[in-house]
Amino acid sequence: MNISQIADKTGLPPKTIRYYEEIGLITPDRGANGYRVFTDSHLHKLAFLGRARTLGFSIEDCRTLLALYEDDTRASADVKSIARQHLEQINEKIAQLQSMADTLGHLIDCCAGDNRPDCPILNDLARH
Amino acid sequence: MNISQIADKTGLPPKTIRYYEEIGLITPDRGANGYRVFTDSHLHKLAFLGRARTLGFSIEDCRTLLALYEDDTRASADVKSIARQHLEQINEKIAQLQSMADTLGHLIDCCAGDNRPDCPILNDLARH
DNA sequence: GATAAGGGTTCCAGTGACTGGAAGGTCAAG
DNA sequence: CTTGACCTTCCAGTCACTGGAACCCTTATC
Repeated sequence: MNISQIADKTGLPPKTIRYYEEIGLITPDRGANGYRVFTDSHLHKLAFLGRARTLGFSIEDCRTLLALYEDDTRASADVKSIARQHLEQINEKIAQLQSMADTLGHLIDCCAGDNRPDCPILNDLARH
Repeated sequence: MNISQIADKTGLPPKTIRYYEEIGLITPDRGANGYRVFTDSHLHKLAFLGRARTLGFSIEDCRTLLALYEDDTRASADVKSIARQHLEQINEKIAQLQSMADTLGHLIDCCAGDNRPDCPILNDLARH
């Protein structure tokens, strides 16, 4: 497969696939013309990466997960541990964003949103 | 005030304050020795910026908000509109993260987390 | 055989919002 | 006079791509 074909199958942009090669996540073969040649194994790995990235895992987490994926003797505890840490980070991020949203929502409710200059949102930003 | 004093008062690191000057958010004076000199006006602006960044506004939003803050003839509707858009983005982000967290939480629950290689998390990543 | 469209390649620069570090000037205390 | 804590600028790195330029390869058509 050429890069655009595997890009279609995985949903990843060609640029991203080249980037993943550059950082050593995959190592496609090369044809006589210098084009990258992808096998089903590359397809699986890229799909794996795409899914892991969709779930918000960092590239370094993906690298580790991919190594575990390829290791038949892995312990599922290792995978679970990474996933748990990641979930914790996501939940922290959600809590932060929710706190922002609450504050912002309150300020928006308080703001008339008309032609006059008086604005509780700016007042809040200035007061703290 | 010198930079470390205003850094203490605003809670912003000196590096960040220099960066804000570089991108034109503030323009501190300069002493004869070349040191930055900050006034109360700069203090207010930096505090304003710090608060706005805490609420997750982008630098460009902050630039606009700061301009509105300084404009006595502003319409509060302009501020409210920016805040609303920002809130919408935050809520979208929360929804995305929550979806990730749900999926991940489910996978974690399904994973034994022991010494065996069988792992529903990796299975899921590979299947999609 | 020329040409044009549509692949592919590499390399460099930019994103956002800082942050770290090096190299060097300035200031106050002892 | 020296020490240590400031301050300055400038350059590079972060993360995960993304855009664009310049150039090569393949296939189809005239």
